[in-house]
Amino acid sequence: MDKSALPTKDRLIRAAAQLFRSRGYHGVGLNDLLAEATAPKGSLYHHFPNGKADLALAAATWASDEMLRVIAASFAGAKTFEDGATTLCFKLAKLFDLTGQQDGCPVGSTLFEGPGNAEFLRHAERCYEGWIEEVQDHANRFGLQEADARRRAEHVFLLIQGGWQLARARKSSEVLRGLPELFAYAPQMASTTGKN
Amino acid sequence: MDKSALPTKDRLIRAAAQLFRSRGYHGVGLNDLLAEATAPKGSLYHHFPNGKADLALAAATWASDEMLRVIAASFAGAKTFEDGATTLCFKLAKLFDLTGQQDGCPVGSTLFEGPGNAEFLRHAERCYEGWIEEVQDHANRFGLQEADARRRAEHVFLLIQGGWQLARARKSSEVLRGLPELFAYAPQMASTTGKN
DNA sequence: ATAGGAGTAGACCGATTGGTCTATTGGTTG
DNA sequence: CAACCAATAGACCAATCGGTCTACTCCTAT
Repeated sequence: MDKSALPTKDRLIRAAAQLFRSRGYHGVGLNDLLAEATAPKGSLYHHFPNGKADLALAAATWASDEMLRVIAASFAGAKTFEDGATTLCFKLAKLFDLTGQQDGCPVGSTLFEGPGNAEFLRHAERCYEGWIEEVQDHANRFGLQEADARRRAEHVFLLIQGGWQLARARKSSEVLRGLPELFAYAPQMASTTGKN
Repeated sequence: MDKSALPTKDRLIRAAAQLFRSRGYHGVGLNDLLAEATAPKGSLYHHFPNGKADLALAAATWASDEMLRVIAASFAGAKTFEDGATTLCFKLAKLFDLTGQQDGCPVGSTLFEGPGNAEFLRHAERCYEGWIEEVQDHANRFGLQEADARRRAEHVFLLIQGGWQLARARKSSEVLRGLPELFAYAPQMASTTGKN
């Protein structure tokens, strides 16, 4: 947590990830950013020649990787796919509470900017696709068919994404904790898995 | 569609709604906004004494009301709750395509700003709650129990919200059109309603 | 006819924006 | 030691930001 112990580049990335998440790309000025990272302007443009945009991409990548780790950790000790997905929801709910209950999706808040920013959009897609694939891999691991696994993974992604948004508006992680009730059943599973 | 025929105040609101949706609150400058609305600065501050913030709230309200109308229209000729919800998804998919495939949620993009903006957050919650209640009313109309209706409505909201976000990243409305497969089944329905 | 107010028009303001540029530091090489 | 270079530091810049202010138009009510 002691950010001052980290190298400047990492401090910049972390500060950017945090600030963009809560105020959006355009809502954060370089001044706020540099103050938060306790770095001078020269360092920013040394490590990120293209300035703010470069930093945003790096921040999104970093945040996305963190999410991948959270997903992995959630499924690590899971007995079933639903078990892992449930743990993921609870982990995210806790994260939501810890970060002040009003931050947005780290990728979305950072990368969804106006038209003409094709690279930002492409990067956002890559990140999201990465999350879905990570979940899908675990679904596979639990024996789900390829197509099934894909659908289930996307389902979980959609609910979490929507749930996070609603949680933000309500300033409450309640919705996130209630998600497991919703993805416990999926169309093709209703007949496949007889129980529960 | 001929915006120049509308009174200035409405032109401002519509321009704001459109621009905020695609670039976010901080991503839009007053200059862009006034140019889009073909209105001078004096008019803005005449109709909205508190400037950009007031305008944003009005724009979100207007966009939210439009969404309520889309929901109502979707359920108007529906035979079942699923039927109406499905129509809603397809209507939104079409809307997503028509608006360039990269706009965000009109309420979220406009109102989710940094901390200290309690009013914006409260307003976002009101809008979202309004959408959910509108869907819930239709669920009730189709005979679902109060608690059931609420849960189903929230479920639809979450999937659409998440689906829209993913659609944006993918620049494709495909996800939105696939949502009906996901909310066709809900936990308590699996046993309550034998048939799907 | 005229007084008054709603609405339009845009010049203007200080603050802040993202970005550039030069100077300097400090560690690692020869 | 000297040379070099990654990294730090912050002064400085034009452009733009959101917002204020005055002037003017035009319609309405008396």
